[in-house]
Amino acid sequence: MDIIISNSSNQPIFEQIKQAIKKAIVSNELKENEMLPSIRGLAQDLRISVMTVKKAYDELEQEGFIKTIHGKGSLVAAKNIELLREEQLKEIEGYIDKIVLICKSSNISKKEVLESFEYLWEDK
Amino acid sequence: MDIIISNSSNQPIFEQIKQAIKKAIVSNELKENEMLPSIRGLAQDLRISVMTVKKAYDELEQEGFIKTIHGKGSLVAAKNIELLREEQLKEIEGYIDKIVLICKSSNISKKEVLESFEYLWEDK
DNA sequence: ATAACTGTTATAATATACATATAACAGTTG
DNA sequence: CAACTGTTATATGTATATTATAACAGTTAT
Repeated sequence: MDIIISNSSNQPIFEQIKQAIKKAIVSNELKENEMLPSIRGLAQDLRISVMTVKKAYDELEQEGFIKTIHGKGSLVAAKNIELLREEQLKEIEGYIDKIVLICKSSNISKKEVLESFEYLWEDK
Repeated sequence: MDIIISNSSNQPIFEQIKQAIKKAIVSNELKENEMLPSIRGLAQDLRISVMTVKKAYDELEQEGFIKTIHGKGSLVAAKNIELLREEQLKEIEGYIDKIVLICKSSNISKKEVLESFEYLWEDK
């Protein structure tokens, strides 16, 4: 798994790590029960503090993405696929909501948004 | 104009003020050349420091939304409609980008997003 | 000119979040 | 026991956000 972090990002480092791992899990690049890099190992690779990685892992565990076992390491949690999907749909709806608000308040047409969506969809 | 701020928000107070005023300007609730609440007045109303309001106003001026005149107060800038529109389209594209990323990483179909969009569009 | 509004600037103090380094402690495995 | 794991505590540094205070400066109406 490749994790790339940036000091100059507006996102804190622990947050960048969280997102990279979440993404890897959701995209199935990291599979159920697969071991994650050890806290100490990842810290060394990224040349950051152990505590920063631990914070990321702790929050990922709290959110149900991974499990950590003292002395052994961390692994991808048996995930509730439905729950993950729901979470993501909710996130998407949140963004759509914001888009619609902007459009309505300043007469941006549905057509414009849809075109932009088509374009960005094909782009990735 | 109603501005509501929250201490417990993840957003800093000055940012909340900026967004509230931007929104009011974009939606034409605050019209061109209309006076904004005075820095001191708003600070008193919201029971926050003058400096916090000033920071919000300073950045709004930097971004071209308002003009401030020493001794007189602040007013909504004669807005460059094109520029505002561009900014909003950019913001929308940012959201679409995030949506597409989520979809691609976990096989959520274009159709699902479009349906959600249609629904939320009609809803508002 | 003065009073009562405006914004400006500078300073100091406090709080919080993020990140670091270090060290000691504890579980697992070969 | 050695060499990996994670855990906890402590201290430190830095940046950002926010506050309070005070002195300064422009505008306007009386």
